[in-house]
Amino acid sequence: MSKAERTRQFIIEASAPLINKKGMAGTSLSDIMEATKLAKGGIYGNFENKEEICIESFLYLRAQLASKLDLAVSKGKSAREKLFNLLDVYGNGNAMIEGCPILNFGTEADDTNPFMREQVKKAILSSQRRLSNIIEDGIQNKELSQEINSEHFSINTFAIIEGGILCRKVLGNDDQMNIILNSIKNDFERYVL
Amino acid sequence: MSKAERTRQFIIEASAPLINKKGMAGTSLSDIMEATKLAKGGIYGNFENKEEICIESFLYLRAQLASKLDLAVSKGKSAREKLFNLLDVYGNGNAMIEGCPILNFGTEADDTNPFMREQVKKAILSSQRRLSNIIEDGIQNKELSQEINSEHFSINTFAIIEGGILCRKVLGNDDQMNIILNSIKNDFERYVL
DNA sequence: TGAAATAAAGACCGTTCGGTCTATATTTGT
DNA sequence: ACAAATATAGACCGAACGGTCTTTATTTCA
Repeated sequence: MSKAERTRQFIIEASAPLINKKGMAGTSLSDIMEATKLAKGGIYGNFENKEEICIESFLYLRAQLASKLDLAVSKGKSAREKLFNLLDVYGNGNAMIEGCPILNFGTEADDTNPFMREQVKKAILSSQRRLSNIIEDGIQNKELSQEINSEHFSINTFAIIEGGILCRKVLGNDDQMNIILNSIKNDFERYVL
Repeated sequence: MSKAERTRQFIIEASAPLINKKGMAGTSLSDIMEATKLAKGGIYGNFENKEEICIESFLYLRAQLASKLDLAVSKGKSAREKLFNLLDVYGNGNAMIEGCPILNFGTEADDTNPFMREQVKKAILSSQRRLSNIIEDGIQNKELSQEINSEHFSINTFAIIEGGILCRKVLGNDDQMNIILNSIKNDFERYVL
């Protein structure tokens, strides 16, 4: 890993939480300079422009979250355990300290930044895919009733979680999120054989 | 209504869709000048600063949406009809052209603007209250089973709708939102007596 | 270890930002 | 209709913006 590659990665890791929090438009170059303790030369030697930093920051956050979720899922031995482990990542506040990048970047990019929107779109679809894979495997293994619709379940579950994250951030507490996560679990139990 | 009051209202109505779309940080004064065809004097004669325009814009959008929803609900004769009318407002794209202000302002304000966050908080709670009122009235009128938990239902339904709006905006189509709205309806039917 | 290659600093650039203020135009109430 | 009150235009301001470029410092590899 060359010096430049290391610096580039360092800039991304230092900027990502900031951009996730303050937004792309709301984060200035001086914010990034302060967070990295680098001068402009150090930043613009490694990135074309601010937008590139934003894009790489999103991709970094998305990958971080994905690996956290994948790890949680992989630790589950049954479909039920896999799903519950996944939900617990969202329930455990410190895993999502600065909010969900899909929600944050998605709402900002939807009307203004087609490339970023496309990246968020991929992230949504792969989050839903992670959920539907759990369900489909569960059906295959005779753990779950065939009555469960994996597509609908994954869409509904993804949506309600994102809505829950919004409520948690705005309301400032976990109460509603806990109700939501428990409801998902209770609904799901109906399909466990 | 004095000239100033009319101008003030006009500025809000012209700016609100813009700010809802591009965000608070992403909307500049020149954007607002262009949208209103007013010079700075005309704008700053009626508002203290940009933030006041943002706040008023949110309150305006929230009130607009609330009255649309209240109207839809009031046209329903049963709890079931009230809820379904409400859901159809979200299903009907052109009622929510520029996206949900709660989602857009909420995600931007959560970490950066405590006053705005407080306003969004109120909007969330009153949206949930509108839902729980429908359920509680329905129970009272013996239209709905007492097994339905109005608090949980309203929290879950609000969250899944907001998540659905996010998916609609990012994915660029209504398919997932339609699945979500139908799921809400199907789940609800189980409690209709 | 020393020369060539590369990375970072920071002065500098034009532009745009949010916001002020005075001069002019428009309402308003009589 | 006119005078007093009020609202808007737009020149102006300093600060901050994103971005460039040359100079200096640091890696890198022979």
